[in-house]
Amino acid sequence: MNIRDVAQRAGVSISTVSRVLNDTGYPVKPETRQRVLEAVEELGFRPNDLARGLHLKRTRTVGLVIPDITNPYYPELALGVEATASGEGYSVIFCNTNRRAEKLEHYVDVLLQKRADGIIIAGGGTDFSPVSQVLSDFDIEAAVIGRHNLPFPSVQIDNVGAAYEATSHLVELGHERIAFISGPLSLTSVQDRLNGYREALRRRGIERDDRLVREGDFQPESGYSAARSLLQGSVRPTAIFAANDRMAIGAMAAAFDLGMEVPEEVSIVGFDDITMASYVRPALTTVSLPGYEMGASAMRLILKLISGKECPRVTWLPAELVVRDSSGPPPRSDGSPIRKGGVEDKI
Amino acid sequence: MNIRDVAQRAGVSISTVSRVLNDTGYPVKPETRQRVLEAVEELGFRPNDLARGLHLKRTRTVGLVIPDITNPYYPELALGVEATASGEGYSVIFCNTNRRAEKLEHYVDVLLQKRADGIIIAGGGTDFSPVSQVLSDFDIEAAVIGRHNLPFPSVQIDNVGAAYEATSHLVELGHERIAFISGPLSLTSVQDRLNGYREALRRRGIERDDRLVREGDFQPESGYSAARSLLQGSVRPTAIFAANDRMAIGAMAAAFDLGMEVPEEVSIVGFDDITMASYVRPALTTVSLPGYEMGASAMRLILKLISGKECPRVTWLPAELVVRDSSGPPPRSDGSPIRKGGVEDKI
DNA sequence: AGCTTTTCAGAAAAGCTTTTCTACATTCTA
DNA sequence: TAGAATGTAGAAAAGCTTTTCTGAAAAGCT
Repeated sequence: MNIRDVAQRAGVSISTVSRVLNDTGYPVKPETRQRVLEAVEELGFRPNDLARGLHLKRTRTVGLVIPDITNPYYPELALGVEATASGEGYSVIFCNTNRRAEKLEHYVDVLLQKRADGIIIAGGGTDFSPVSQVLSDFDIEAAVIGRHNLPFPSVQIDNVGAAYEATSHLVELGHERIAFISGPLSLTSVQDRLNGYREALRRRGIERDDRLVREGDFQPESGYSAARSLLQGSVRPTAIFAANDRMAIGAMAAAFDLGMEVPEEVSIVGFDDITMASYVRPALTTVSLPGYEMGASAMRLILKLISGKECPRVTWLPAELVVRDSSGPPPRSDGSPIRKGGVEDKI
Repeated sequence: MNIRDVAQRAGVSISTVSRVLNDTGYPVKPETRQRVLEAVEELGFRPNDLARGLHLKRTRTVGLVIPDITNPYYPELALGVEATASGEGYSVIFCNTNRRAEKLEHYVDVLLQKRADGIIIAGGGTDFSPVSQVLSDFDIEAAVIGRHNLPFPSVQIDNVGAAYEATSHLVELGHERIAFISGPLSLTSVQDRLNGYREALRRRGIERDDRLVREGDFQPESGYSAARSLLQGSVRPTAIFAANDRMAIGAMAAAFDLGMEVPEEVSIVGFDDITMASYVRPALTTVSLPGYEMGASAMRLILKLISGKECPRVTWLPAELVVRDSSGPPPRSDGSPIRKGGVEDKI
């Protein structure tokens, strides 16, 4: 079942069928066109994209490389990529790396072999240098999300600023012992968040205490155990800022399990603003990231690059602190919590 | 940069390069092989999968069709598909439908044109008949997840049984007014869960009250508003069973916002066992689905079909009720809650 | 040494599409 | 009416790989 069968059935040549299907070349005579269309319909012909791509040297396919689709921030992003890709007739190949360098390299090879037109790399953490060399050598456009210092256009949020703001929010509430649960420190985005946190403390004249910094892995369990150990430790923090919402929610669970009230006894702030952040109780104060939009922007970047247009080296997208109920003033120095009054009191 | 360049550089013929690369045909003499491999290395040659697929008539590509990647149950499933696919050298094209029939049809066309070897359709809800006709007409293997009554092998869990079990759990705790927040009723899986719920009530001699059944859309917001209206309604339930965890967590938030204790005043049970179900407080009692395994099984099914092996029409996977802290006995008839004692009391 | 068998390599076709170039009708112009 | 211009169609090449078939060289046998 190929274009030849269609041509035969319509009593025209292969070229004519192709011209009808692609609306290319000179305009085909209406009745001929009609015959072709009918033949296509009757035979249920689907042009072979392999042969097409082979000839045209583009496949309308992009790869989306993601560290961990299980982290609810990434599906959002993937959706942004998929929606704008499919809106432009592109398909996306889903590549999950589990933050393993070899899986990244594997997928780069795969995408190169499949002659993908573009590749979007989200997150990161793994060493990029070998990969970026390869990508530059081949005819494939690349964009990265959430990473800078790379030879590709990127979509970014201001991690330093956002972490600074979140930390400042806590300082302004009166907190002085503010813990930070980071993600994997190998990630530049995590380093940036850590720097923002430290900078906020420094500017407010709060002495840095590295016993209050723990390295997590973005999984809720790591937030849980870090918070548990912080809250039972010798320098008990009155607030915890976690580098993502899943760890923050883990931290909330730890506080709960230790019988501590949030935010009366510990404030907790997250990062990402995943859907669940709004539905957890108390609702999580967090930094809201435009996940969908980041994916969509990256895909738009790729589309531009493919069509040979200029495109900005860095696209900055806004992150915004959204204050909900998990952050409040610290307990008084005697340790007694300041209770909130108002609408959310028990009936 | 193609196989011809490699052949030239290695001083051999194209055929020999192909044989070396694919380990096919007769064994190539070691030194010739060495020369070819060196040439490949030096030139950074990547065989063109389009040309390959064109000839071989298989692409080592499968499509994964998902209703809503934003629902945390699906990333799990996608991961299962991706991991087993990539383990066998397959790539997966990510297709998000938003439960729209036309997007499903669009993606089927795309996959057909790309000559994907297989297609995995998860969830569903949209009418399948046009699509299943097309799929049978073409040379593509198909498997479905979470749907039966379809002319393709499927991976299933026993939705009726699982909902029955969850409801029974609540009945056994002493609940009689048990509400059900469903997903979209067009989904067979949702109908099954509803039937399981009803069957459990029937068997226990509890009269069915359809005022306690609300149709949600699997989003937390719908769980929140359904629960809110139920808990403020005239026939206030003592327990709520939601058709997925996101709605259950929404329901928990509603209870909290109404100043009601979970589980002392309302028990809440979910479905899916997403990661957050364990970290929400109180931890959510829910039906645990093997999301990853369902994805992996479906992919294995496809692999079997591709290699021409027989494969079971239906693969049943176990769902299991996991009882956590969001379900307990109903409040006494005077309305006063039964409080739990023990480890979770405040320090 | 002369023959058969084995080992290894290359030529060429096939797989399906797009596109350029050639060619035939038809219509218009002088 | 002869010729040019225009409109429409087909033939064929190119894009890259796999695989079959043919063939040459090396090895084995009597």
